[in-house]
Amino acid sequence: MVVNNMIKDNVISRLMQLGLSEYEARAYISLLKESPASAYEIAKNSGIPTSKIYEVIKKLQSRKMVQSIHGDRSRIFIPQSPDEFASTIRLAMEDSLGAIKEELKEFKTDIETDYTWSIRDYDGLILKAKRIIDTAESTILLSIWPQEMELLLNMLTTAEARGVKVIVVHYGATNIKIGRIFKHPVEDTIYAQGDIRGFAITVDSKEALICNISRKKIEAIWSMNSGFVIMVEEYIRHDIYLVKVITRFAPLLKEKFGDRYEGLRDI
Amino acid sequence: MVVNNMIKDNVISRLMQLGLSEYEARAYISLLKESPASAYEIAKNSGIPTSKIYEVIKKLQSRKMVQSIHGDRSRIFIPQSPDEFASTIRLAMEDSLGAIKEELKEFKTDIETDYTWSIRDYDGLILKAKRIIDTAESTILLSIWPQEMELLLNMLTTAEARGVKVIVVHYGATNIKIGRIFKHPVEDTIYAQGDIRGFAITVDSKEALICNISRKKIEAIWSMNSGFVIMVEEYIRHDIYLVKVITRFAPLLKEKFGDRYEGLRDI
DNA sequence: ATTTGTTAACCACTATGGTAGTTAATAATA
DNA sequence: TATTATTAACTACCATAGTGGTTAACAAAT
Repeated sequence: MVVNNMIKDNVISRLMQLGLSEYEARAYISLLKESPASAYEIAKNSGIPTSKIYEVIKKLQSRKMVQSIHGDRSRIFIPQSPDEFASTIRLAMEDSLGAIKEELKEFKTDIETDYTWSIRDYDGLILKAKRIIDTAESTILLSIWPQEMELLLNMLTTAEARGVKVIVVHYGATNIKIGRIFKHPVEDTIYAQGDIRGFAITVDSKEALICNISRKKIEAIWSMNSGFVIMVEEYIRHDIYLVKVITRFAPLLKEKFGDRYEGLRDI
Repeated sequence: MVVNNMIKDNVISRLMQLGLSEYEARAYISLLKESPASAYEIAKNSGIPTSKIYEVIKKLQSRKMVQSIHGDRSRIFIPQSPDEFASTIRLAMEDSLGAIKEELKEFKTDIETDYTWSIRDYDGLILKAKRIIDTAESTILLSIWPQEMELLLNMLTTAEARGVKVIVVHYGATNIKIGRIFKHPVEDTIYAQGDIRGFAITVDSKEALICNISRKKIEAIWSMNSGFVIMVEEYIRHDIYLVKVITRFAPLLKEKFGDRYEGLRDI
């Protein structure tokens, strides 16, 4: 979807995501701001050409988002309340999704366990991570840096509230409180110098997602392949172990391996 | 939305509702049925022109619904699992809806309390009823005939499971078990003869929806206007009262008012 | 030679955004 | 009173993009 030069109002683009055209979204919002209003008024304070307003309103009516009532000299319109709108959409969506899930059950082979998926854009990575967290049932193992933590914290919190065990290796200091969190003293390790950071997550020993994030490019891999999952799990546990070792024996290690513990890479 | 002569596969039209084009939906389903598959194969067993399959797949890839891997002679493709797909969509949807609700909060005046909405199609009526039931918090009062009961029973059951008190006046016999159900002995009253039936619902003393349904046309009214709501509530309670009276004093009434109790209309 | 795999070009239809122009009723003004 | 403006309501037309659908061309594999 090409975004026109103009930066579109956030609300409007959101509504467009839900299937409205831009004019429809603008007309609806205009009505929310001021109602009841005649078609002409809506056109004026929404910036929609007066010539277009009637078909736009017709569409909105057919979507049950506005309703006409009889004004003095002409028809005037009132909007469905946003709550009502949201509820209706959600209902329809849940309906569709439920039905689809049901109908696609027969095809649900074990496609996903055999392959790995690669993801090459940051948004895709975050979306995938969210989905994984969202469907977690018992345990989440996570190795993460602050940048990603910020984006996923909400999801993690709700997962934990759901009763999911959350175990986190967090790179760098933080005062976030979630599950069992191990703070990795980044500044003391070799990772501090590079401009790439890692990201890894596994849930329920069933699926795993790992990624190296740099400014230039990202390359994430997701899979349900059990070997892969076990590997990632081990990797994170290893990280936890490392944190424990470093924090516990820091002085001693410094003495033995130097200031940056390069030797630890091989543990 | 005009439905083409051809009756489209249910699954496909569902997927289309979620924003896929027909070709995209067909290609995806084909992949679920058999994967991995080359573009050519997908085209063949989905009925999509081979000349179109590549752009279609490209779109699906950009939607993260299929992924290409390197096969022996050419690229082959695997689908995202339906579960994964459903979860991702749901997540995105909830995201959008949440954001919209938030952003539209400022506009949320008391639009809806002042007006009445009229609904003239059966689907719209049922949708509205579902939405109302879905958002009920404490009490549902319902006057209903079997036809509509069938369509709304699921919603009512989940509402009740949520802790909502459900009180129903059901016209005609039934063995449905839900909340407090009062079975209206239709056959004994004046209603039995007409070909129109009523429908009324109120929830939480906040909103109400009433309708007269005949074969020719329907005209439903919904409102949050408190006067209207109270009126509908009273109407339903009156109905309950009527049921109690009829069932308790049937013989006596029959004697006094004749076989069809015409006199009761005025109670 | 036929199947498989890939790309390009074209047509038709529809939805959408965008511009003009028409008609009628008021309101302002000469 | 007649004549401009302005407001309001609505129709018509055009360009573009997405989609479904067809034909052609061409390379590689069996």
